[in-house]
Amino acid sequence: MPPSTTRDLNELRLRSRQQYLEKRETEQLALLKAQVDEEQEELRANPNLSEKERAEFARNRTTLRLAQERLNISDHLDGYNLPGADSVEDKTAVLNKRHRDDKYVSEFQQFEIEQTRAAQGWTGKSSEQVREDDYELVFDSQAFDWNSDALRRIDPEKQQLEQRLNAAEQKAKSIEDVRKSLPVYQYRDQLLAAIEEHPVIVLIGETGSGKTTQISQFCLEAGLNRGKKIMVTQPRRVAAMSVAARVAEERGEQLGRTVGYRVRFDEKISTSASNPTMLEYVTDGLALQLILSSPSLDEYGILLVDEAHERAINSDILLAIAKDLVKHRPDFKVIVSSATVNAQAFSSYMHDCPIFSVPGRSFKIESFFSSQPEANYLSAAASVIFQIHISQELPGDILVFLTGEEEIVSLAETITETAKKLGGKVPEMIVRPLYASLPASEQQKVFEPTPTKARKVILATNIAETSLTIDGCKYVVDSGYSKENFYEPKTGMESLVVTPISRASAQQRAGRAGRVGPGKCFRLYTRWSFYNELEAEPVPEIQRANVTATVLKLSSLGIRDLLHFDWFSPPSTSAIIKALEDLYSLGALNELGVLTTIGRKMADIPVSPELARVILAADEFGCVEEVLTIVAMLQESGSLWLRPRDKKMYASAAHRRFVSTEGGDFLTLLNVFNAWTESEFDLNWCAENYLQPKVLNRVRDVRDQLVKLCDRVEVPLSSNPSDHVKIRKSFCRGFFAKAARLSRGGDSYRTIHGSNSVFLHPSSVLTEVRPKICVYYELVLTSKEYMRNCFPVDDPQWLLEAAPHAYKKEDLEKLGWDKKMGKTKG
DNA sequence: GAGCACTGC
Repeated sequence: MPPSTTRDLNELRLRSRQQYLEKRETEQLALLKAQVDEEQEELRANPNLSEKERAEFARNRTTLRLAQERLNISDHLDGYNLPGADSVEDKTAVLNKRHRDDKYVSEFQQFEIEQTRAAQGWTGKSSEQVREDDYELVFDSQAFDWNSDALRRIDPEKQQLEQRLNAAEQKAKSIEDVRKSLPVYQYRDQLLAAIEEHPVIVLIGETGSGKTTQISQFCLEAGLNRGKKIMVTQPRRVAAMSVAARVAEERGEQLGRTVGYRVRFDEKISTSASNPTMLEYVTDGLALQLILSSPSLDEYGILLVDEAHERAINSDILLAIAKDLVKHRPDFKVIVSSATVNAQAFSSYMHDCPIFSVPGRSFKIESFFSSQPEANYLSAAASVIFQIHISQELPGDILVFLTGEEEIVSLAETITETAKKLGGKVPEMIVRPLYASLPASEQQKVFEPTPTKARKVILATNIAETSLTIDGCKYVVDSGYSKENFYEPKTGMESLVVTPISRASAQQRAGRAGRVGPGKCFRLYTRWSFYNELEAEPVPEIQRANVTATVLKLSSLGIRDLLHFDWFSPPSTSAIIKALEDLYSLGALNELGVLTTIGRKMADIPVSPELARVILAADEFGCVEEVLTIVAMLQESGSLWLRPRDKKMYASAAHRRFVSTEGGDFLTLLNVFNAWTESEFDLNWCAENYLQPKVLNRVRDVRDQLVKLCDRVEVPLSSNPSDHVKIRKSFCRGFFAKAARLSRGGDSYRTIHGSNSVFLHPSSVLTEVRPKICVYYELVLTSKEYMRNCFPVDDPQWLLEAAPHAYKKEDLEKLGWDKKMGKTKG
């Protein structure tokens, strides 16, 4: 739990109350009004009220006021404080004025002056201190007119020549021009000299600087790689593939010759001796796996870690390894590429290497803040959306950042209704939700072009922050929150908490308004909160996530003292110790903390250490095929089940066909996969059964890969589809520590280790059966502590057999196990 | 009674 628990809880309490209001407005409003009246009475009558109570009462009053105003939303009574606007009438006037204002239009040209200034600034920042100016500058000074003639550097002679060239050559030429027009091009020679001189450099450049596509090409063209390959890592598959394609095109080559990519399940590279791929775009996860088998990366001369500012575990670990590698390989070059202004931390970590700054080329984005804190950002968002819709010219879509599916669906309903009420008085509004668990076909609708007389409003989670880019958004509305995953090593519980975003994320979100032209960002929080309450950067993933797999990977590289490992941002000591303990009890490390044969094999299998251990154990039980399917399904099961709101009953009925109460969710997943296989991977079958074909296809890919890997870790395939007990016993070998027993009341469970109170997830097939003991795949804290994906343990002896070192006989006897009770099932 | 986002030879 983050330290600010009490504040968060208050926050959550307040907000959950407000969401409730959204749903049953009238009824709840009456109740709240009664409560507030009562509290006001109490406030008058009782002088001894505590500060806390007074604050609580005040909050309720505010809630009531906002809720009442919310009802009048079509009158646009509350909402944004725009500069120079005190009343509603003023606001509308200001909003209308803004896009007619001469000054506003001229800002378009104003960039050029500023750009000239920015282009001369080839500076390394030396201060970590946050100054307001830094943030204002991110957009203001580097804003750029994409179509500016100044940038194109049109040479009349060259232009004439171009006209005589044929179509293909013209294309090649224009690509060359575009390359030369990129801000990074002006620094080509200086950059190359610096890379030549220093083993490591940090490169900062905002969106549109061309760093991702150009730097690696510069190195290749200049021969800095000295005959070795260049590896560029990307955090996402699509990025690795599309950037590689783009670079190949710029070079007028086919993808997979000199330039190629490697991602899981797919690669386009040439290994021919005469013309091998020299420039490889690779996902950072795959890069790590490559290092496991070739720790000194001998084939590579240059490693470019892109998007390092995102601070994903994989890129953090890559930096740690690269940092060490340059000490042993004088011919090895590392370039750390980041979008943040705050590059000093990267430089200090990477042997105080020099920092390069390349100006970006995004459009001007104006940011507005709330004048006072919004008690309910959903109603504030609705209000702002309509203010924009009514006052701002078309075209210009709106992108709204919210925290999750539930919020998105409820706001979509609210604004669709309000738009209907407004009818013909305003232009048509097309509302599109966007979140990861939304079926692909629905997600695709976000990209449909907006009709000329309409406005698209996209309600998105932070999927739209980095993963998906939607062009045509001129306005961003930022709630200031997102859901973040925190892992608590002591209990092994993950929690998905609504957390305030960081300033860096806020800038990233705002930037989404300036992809095709100047834009505006409306922040549903105050300027003061932005500078004083938001953290500068998000907490690095490695400090939020389960690090067991990472510790295993590092151990497999021969790194022994992980507590004193040179982490970029160290995980907590307790997190590292817990990971080491878990790896020891899984048999991956011995008493001295040294990798065992089993551990070596586990590191080679790209699944969590527990699942890897299960695969190895399945060999002894003779059910490898079944276990591989379940392992692949468990990893992907999150978005497997489709439950459209209007067809919930049908979906549930369809899903019930696969249920195995004896084998729990694990065997249910096996049934789904086998049935899909029998249907010959039929799309219609997926639709009929309300399952995501995208997920099942991925499961098949993962499973196929695991089958191949089994050969390498010397696990022969075996199958025993009818013996569910053996399958479950295999899983006990990896998940013995994740067991819970039914409480006396029969309502909740208690974990056997730690005795924490936990509940079966409502989606579990075991909710009706409630076995005495069950093993769970994961523990998540959402509205309750839920065990997600469970299977029953018929006899506690299974746990003792699976981990004699982790359980004592007495412990299990203490469970009060009664053989007779154990046999009563379902 | 209910799920942010990525990734893996």
